[in-house]
Amino acid sequence: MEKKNSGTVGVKEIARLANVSIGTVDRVLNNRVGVSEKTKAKILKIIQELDYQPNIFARRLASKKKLRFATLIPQVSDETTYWEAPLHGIKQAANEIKDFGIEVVTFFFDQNNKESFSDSASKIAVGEFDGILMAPMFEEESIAFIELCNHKKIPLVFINSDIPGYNNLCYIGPNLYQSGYLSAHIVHYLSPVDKKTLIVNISKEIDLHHHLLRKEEGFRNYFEQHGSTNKLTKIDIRQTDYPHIKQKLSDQLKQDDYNIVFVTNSRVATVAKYFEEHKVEGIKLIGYDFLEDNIHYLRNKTIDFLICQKPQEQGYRGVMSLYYHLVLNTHIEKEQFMPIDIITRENYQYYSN
Amino acid sequence: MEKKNSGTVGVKEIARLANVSIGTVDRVLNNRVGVSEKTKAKILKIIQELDYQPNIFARRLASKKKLRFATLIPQVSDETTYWEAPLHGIKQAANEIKDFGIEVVTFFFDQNNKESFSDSASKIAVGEFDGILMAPMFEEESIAFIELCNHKKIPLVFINSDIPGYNNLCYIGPNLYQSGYLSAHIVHYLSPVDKKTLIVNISKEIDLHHHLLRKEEGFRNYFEQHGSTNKLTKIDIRQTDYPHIKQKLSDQLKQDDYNIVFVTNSRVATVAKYFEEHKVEGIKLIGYDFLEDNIHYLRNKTIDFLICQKPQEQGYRGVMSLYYHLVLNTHIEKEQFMPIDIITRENYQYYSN
DNA sequence: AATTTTTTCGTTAACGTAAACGAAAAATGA
DNA sequence: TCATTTTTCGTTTACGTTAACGAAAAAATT
Repeated sequence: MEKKNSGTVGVKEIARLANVSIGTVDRVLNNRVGVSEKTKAKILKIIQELDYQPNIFARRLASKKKLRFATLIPQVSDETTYWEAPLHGIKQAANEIKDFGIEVVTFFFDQNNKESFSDSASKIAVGEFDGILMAPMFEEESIAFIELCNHKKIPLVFINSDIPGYNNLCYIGPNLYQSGYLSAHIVHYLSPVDKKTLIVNISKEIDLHHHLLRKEEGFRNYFEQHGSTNKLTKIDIRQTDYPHIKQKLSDQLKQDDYNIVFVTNSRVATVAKYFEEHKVEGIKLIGYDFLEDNIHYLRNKTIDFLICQKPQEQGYRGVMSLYYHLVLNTHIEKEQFMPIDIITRENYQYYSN
Repeated sequence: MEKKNSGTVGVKEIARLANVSIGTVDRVLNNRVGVSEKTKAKILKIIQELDYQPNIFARRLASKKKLRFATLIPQVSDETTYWEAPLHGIKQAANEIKDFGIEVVTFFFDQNNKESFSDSASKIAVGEFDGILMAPMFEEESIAFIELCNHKKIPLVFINSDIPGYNNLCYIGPNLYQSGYLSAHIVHYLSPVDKKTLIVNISKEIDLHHHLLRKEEGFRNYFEQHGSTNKLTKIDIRQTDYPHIKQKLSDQLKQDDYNIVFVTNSRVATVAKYFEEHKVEGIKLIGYDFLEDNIHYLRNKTIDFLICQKPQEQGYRGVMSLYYHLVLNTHIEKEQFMPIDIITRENYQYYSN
């Protein structure tokens, strides 16, 4: 007794109700030109009333439209394998949407070389892409590129770090301040009163330094806000090779009896290596990122906690956001903060990046 | 100069190469009857060589095949809102795959009533479903139903708790032992030596008690394995109403000066309520699950840590597993353990269930 | 050998949308 | 007014697969 049950309202039905042809309906659906305001309004009204949802399969089958996305992230290096994860996420997303006629082309740059960033950026610029995902590590160079894209009206998503005010689609990544703040709370749990904490910053000058500073700020603010009696010391290490780090650590650890060491990035494994070699014990060690080296030291109890922010998902969601925006034109959340995951040797096996 | 570039090999091309009609090709693709071994082999060979991938859009557009999944989980009750999350995940998955011609029908039961479970199960049994997701809380009743399904060759997935040896597709849920073990480690961090910990078990007799016991086992084993000097006490509370719990807690807390209270399930909010009302301070409180009440007490610092195991994702992945198995016939991992997430008041805002 | 049954296969019309093409209608210009 | 341009719209084919229908070929039965 029902009407055509399986809620199959299509262009045909709409056309019938509006007394027009499916061609006209198609025109307003894809808002192309060539239909009078009057009939357009009429059709739109019917579409509204019917809550018409186009059949994505028929649409994809009939359409020969192709989109091309570009991604620009650091290449994986000996220095850090961090960027493997976002790349993996990007590829996963690319694979999922390739059937929808979307091609994803990956570009890379060297984290220690601003020029390599600009080079890749200009390659993308001439590549006629419909959407771009990037890790805007170098502020100046990024902004130049961003403005170019804005001018060409190409949607842009940032992952891993933000340049506030400049992203035009969304930012997907950590809330750095908050993750430092969380680390401080853990530290506080570990040593409620009168303990000595060392903050270790390992990064070359060229790295986006504010990245680490934001974490440190969150970390320090926790202690201030909680009137902690802990004593904070900070050390900056500007070379990333082991001998250098070893020397610096050695000097520093002589100066005081620290209870806790907080490393502001993924280089915590290097500190762990030092601890192991020099049989440093009784110092709790906290750092960042789910990397093979780090997990190794987490397992053998040198590292106590790792903070991790789903790097793979950042890549995945970044690409998918472009897709949602350009194909499905869904609303995209401007700031998508990743969860702040706490990894210990009891739960790392189950962690999904 | 290329051949038809966009790698569009379809049935038509295959048919041409094999000197048959597309109808015949379609028959071997969907391995239907009515094609001789010889031509079948010939076509299969060509399909292999071309690495033919059917166009899922055209397939879906032309096919009128429908599948029906049933889900059977506890209803959300005043007692606990835990099951909202898995249900939400189920609905999310249902929404994603409904365009592929799959209908998901949800059934519920009362956690305190075994009969309600059996009732719903028999409704499902007569409902001609192609796949079933369930939370097998009552062992005996579940097994009866499972055997029925096995006989009918209906794929079955379990979420939240397992009945080892009985699932026929997969189990998706927590590793209970490990999550108890992790909790113990946190406790250990909080109070390295000579502290007193109270384990609180709140659940009616009828609940799947082994659920909680597994956690407790993990918890205790940690302490044993690490030769902890902590003292463990346990209390079982068999009624879930506040007055009763209040009384029990009150009695217990008089007996000793506990440093830490570990609640083995989501009822930790009730304990927190007691703490707040009676101005209990200085006792660290750890419990389970990302529920509104719990978050409330996490925020106001009554609860210190919540362990959470992505209940929503359990529902989501459960349904998707059925889909992957039946539609795409992908390989499905037999045991899919959820991450063990540590939630504090610094990261709960970013937690995604 | 003629007939019937069974097996094997080809043809064709959907599925819902996109988009090219050209016809009709309206607007503009002289 | 008539010719020309512009706007609006209808018709039709195509996308790759499914599946119903029935024809042809092969096998089995008389």
